[in-house]
Amino acid sequence: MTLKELSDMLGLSPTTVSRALNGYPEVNEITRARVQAAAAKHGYRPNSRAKGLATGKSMVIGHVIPSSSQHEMVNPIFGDFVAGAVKTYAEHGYDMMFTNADDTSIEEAYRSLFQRGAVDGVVLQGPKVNEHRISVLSKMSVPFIVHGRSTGVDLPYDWIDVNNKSSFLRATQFLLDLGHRRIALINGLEDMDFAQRRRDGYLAALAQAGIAPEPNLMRSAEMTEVYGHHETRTMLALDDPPTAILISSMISAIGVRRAIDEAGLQMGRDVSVIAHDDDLSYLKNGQDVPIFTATRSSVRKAGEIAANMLIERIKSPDAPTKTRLLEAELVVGRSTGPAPNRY
Amino acid sequence: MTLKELSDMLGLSPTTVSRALNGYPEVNEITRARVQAAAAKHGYRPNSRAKGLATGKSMVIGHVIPSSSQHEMVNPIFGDFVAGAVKTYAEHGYDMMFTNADDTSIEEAYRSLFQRGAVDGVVLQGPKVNEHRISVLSKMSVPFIVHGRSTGVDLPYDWIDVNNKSSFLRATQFLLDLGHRRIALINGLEDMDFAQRRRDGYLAALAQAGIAPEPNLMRSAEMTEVYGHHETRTMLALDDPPTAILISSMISAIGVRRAIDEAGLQMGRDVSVIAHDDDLSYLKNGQDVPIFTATRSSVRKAGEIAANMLIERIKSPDAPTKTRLLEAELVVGRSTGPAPNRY
DNA sequence: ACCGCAATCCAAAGCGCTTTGGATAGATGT
DNA sequence: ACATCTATCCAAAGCGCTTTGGATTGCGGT
Repeated sequence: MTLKELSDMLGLSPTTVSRALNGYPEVNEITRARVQAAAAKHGYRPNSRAKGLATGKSMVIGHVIPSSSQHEMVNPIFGDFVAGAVKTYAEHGYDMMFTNADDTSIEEAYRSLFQRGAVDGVVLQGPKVNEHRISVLSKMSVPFIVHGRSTGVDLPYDWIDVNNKSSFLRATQFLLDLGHRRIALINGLEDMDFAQRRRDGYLAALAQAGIAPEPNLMRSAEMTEVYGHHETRTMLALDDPPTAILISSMISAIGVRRAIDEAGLQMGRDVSVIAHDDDLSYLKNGQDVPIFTATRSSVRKAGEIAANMLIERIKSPDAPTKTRLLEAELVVGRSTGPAPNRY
Repeated sequence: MTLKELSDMLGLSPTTVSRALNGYPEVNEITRARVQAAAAKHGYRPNSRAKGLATGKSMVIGHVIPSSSQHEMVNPIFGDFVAGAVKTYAEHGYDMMFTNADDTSIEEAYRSLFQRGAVDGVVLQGPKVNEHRISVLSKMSVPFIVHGRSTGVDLPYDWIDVNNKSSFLRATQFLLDLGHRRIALINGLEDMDFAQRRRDGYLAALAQAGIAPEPNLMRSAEMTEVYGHHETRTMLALDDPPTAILISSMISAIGVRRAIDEAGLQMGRDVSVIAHDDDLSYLKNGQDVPIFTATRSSVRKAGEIAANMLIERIKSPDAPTKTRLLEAELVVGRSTGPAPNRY
């Protein structure tokens, strides 16, 4: 069923039918009602490609997934972020498109999306330090939003981020207040911006307390369960093991917990643990009492906000850039306690 | 940069340029080379909407995400399945589109995708028993593939599934061989087809061993960590607690393990555990020795295969339906052992 | 010298929609 | 009664591409 067929059926011109359905004023209300009824009855839906061609808008927002199998992107938070975003897109009539690109051609992929006219805007996820993609998109002067930020990129751009530094600063202070002095940090990949900021917060807290950071207690890699387990096991075997551990991900925290158990220690008593909790739907941090003391910030909500900000940007491409900094909440659970008295 | 601009620049007609770029034979190879060089130089990319309008194909494959916040879809396996699929799509020139729909309008969403001409095919994820969406898509006679199957749907349709029944049959037999008699099943939502099949396998093994199933030991719900923990705690508190537990998800298995620990028991000695492992990239089941004995089947690979099958279907809409049944592998880890001798 | 054919290229139509620039008719004002 | 609005509708162009149906040229065959 096309516009033409529908208009023939109604004895009207395509112009009038189009206007009737799109809410333009220059059509009699009686006619409009008749058109709407006929459209509904025959399940008419404008062809989105044709509409896009005519209007110059695609009503699609793009996300680029790097194809590297172990990349941060295909990670536990992916689903929740997308769920938050796609819901918001739908409310504004946008669809969401994913494209694949291998690591060497990610910029190509963004460029392609826009040049082909496939999307009206994109979301840039998982920014690294000095993220090159930002300047690429900026130069293309296309609507985009960054989930996260990028240290070292001076251009103005829209972003939404969690205050990673302050949340890890606060978490570290919390551990220091409990008397911990040997605090480990199991962080995400070093070149990820969020990881750097979390480390900054951690280091700032240590510095305030006059504690010299120990390279031995700072690890960074892809945040899997196995990684959390491995690093913890290694560190607990040190001559002078940490009494507390900060972890950048709940998934890794599960591995940390496993390693603590295997060492015959008790989490919260022998070793304190604080994790960053993205508040994933399938991985709630306990029911009543949180399993882990955690810095919590919903990534699903971040997805919603990012989507809204991007849609705003698409509507007004020349508005001043906007940013949004979410504060993570420190929830105290059973995984932290006073530093054990070993001395 | 449009086709017209490019052709003007080259002193050729749009026809010839189009043919040169799309590999048609009626163009001089020298001309073709010249066109390709110019296209590359100016970064020309055909507008996908215009191309789609002209060809009648969108080169997009759709996925519909129900907006119910706690739905199986936004779950840990989502990211990996998508990663597998999107890679395959890209290799064949397809993009992937997500649309949101609330639970009452999922069928509407599928219908809309096709009527708007937004997609060439869709993937149906998370089928329930008697899945209505299958007959809807079937009647629309559009290309689609089901990830999973649906008991009670007689129509022929393309699907790819894990042999859930045989894998849980085998896992249960494995536990029976170890001497376990009180085996619990912590399953996914009851109306999900995979959950039903897994239960069938479990029940079949019990029946073969002459053991009557106990409703008390069979649980089903959304497969979160907290759920695994809660059900395990409840069951371990029974007068006659299970000595082994089968779990439909690694995420829930983590909660199971937590509950076992909290009860002061040791997994693999006091309570044996077998989980279904989707082989998620960020949640590998241990490094050398698997943490959990598990029925393993890569959901990422399933995504790849599903994508390939769907693309085949799009190419030949009238070919006989194809199905693919993957066998899960039983990997033996540390979470299982002989039944404790309590008698 | 003439015909047929292959190779190469192009003009124009068409995909389904929006939108510009009228056309028409009835209502209003003087 | 005439000019001027206003309300309502439409024809046609245009979005950027593909594809049909030629047109043109040069060549071999007879």
